[in-house]
Amino acid sequence: MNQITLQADPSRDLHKDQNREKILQAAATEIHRCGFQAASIANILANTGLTKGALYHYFPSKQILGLAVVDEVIYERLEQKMFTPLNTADRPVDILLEYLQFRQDTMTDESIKLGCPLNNLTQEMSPLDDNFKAHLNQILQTWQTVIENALLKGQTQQQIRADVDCSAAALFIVSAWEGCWGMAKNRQSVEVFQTCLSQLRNYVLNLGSGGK
Amino acid sequence: MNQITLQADPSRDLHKDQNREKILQAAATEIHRCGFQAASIANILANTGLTKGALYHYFPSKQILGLAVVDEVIYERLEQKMFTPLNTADRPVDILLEYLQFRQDTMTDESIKLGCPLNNLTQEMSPLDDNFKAHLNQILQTWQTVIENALLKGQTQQQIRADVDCSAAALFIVSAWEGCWGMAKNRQSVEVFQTCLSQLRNYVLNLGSGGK
DNA sequence: CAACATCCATACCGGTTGGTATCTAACCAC
DNA sequence: GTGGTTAGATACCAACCGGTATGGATGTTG
Repeated sequence: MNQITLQADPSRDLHKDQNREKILQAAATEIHRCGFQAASIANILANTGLTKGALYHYFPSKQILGLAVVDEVIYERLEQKMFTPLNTADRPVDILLEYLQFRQDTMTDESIKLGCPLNNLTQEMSPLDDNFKAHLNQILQTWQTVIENALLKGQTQQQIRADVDCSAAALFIVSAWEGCWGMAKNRQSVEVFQTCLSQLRNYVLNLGSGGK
Repeated sequence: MNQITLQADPSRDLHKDQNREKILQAAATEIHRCGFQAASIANILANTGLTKGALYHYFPSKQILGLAVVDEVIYERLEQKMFTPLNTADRPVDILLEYLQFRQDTMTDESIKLGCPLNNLTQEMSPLDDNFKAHLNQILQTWQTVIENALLKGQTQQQIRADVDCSAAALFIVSAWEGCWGMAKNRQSVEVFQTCLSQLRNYVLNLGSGGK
């Protein structure tokens, strides 16, 4: 591209793709609310004030729009809120426990009702579409690895018992986390989420003390 | 009804609703494969050889068909395979652990790919439809209660520590169980399911020994 | 046999879906 | 200025959706 132009007016590109971003965010919201298959392109556009011309200019199909939501919205959020903090922490096990506590304390009815965006899409799309499966899988595997590394570091810091299988434990933590979301979403109860998550915290704490 | 007729030819009623049952099973399969919203009535009928006339004769709407699947297919299966065995066992905690082991050992690729029928429907429909939510909720709560009672009985048998919150633990077991399904469904890997479920068994075992 | 309910096939409907073809305005480099 | 690219509005489409109305078999009952 023309580097001079970019440097001369860096805000242009931001402005240029402003509508793309609007569509992306509206799609993320609609997909979160209805699932991917039931998400209506007409609804997405109604929330942006744009029309199909704009959408199909940026995204050649609904599927590609959905994948963009996965990569650019869902992954980005997790990266900022979980992966980076855990990867850069001095005592990542503490951060993990704090994060569980934080989510337990700040969960809202609205979030519970809609459920975890990643989990929703995963459950719906993984068996149906290999592209979705691949993109969602990458996020879940990254997540698992981040937690596994946190536990491994915890082992060197005597926070986690040496006999713990950190890979399996990380897998279970991610699974159970999503399970807690799911249960709370069904019951539509913040309290259920809190109870459930505190049991998960017990599991993590047990990785560090007497238990089997 | 006419009791004499029923006694005279008890097979008649079975035959009579044979097509209803066919539709119900085909619907369960289609819903398991595609989810409820994406389940196509045309597809369901194609797998039965029947037509819309038959379906709408037995089920006044797609929603009611879906609820019938929940009540008559999904619930029945759980009742037979889990609730009754746990409720009638002498040492229910043993049965619970055996059941986890059994599912871990006998899980198939096909089942993993499609995921847990109950969990799938729950995630999809609970936020969208209060009727589905109510019916699915009842199953989940029954399940939780069955496990809670098993744990309580385990406490009297010194299999579970006295300080364990059996209600919270039961909630977590159901949640984590569904979470394991979900994770394995995404990865489409029986091995992931096994790893994950063995961690859940560790959690249950920890309710009985030294932990926290 | 006649009257009636049950069972189910057929044809059809309005609404919604994702997607496309066309066109216009704005902007860009030359 | 002028030709070409980009952004996006509008109108339209075939396919599919769940659902309904009708009518014809097939018993079931008086």
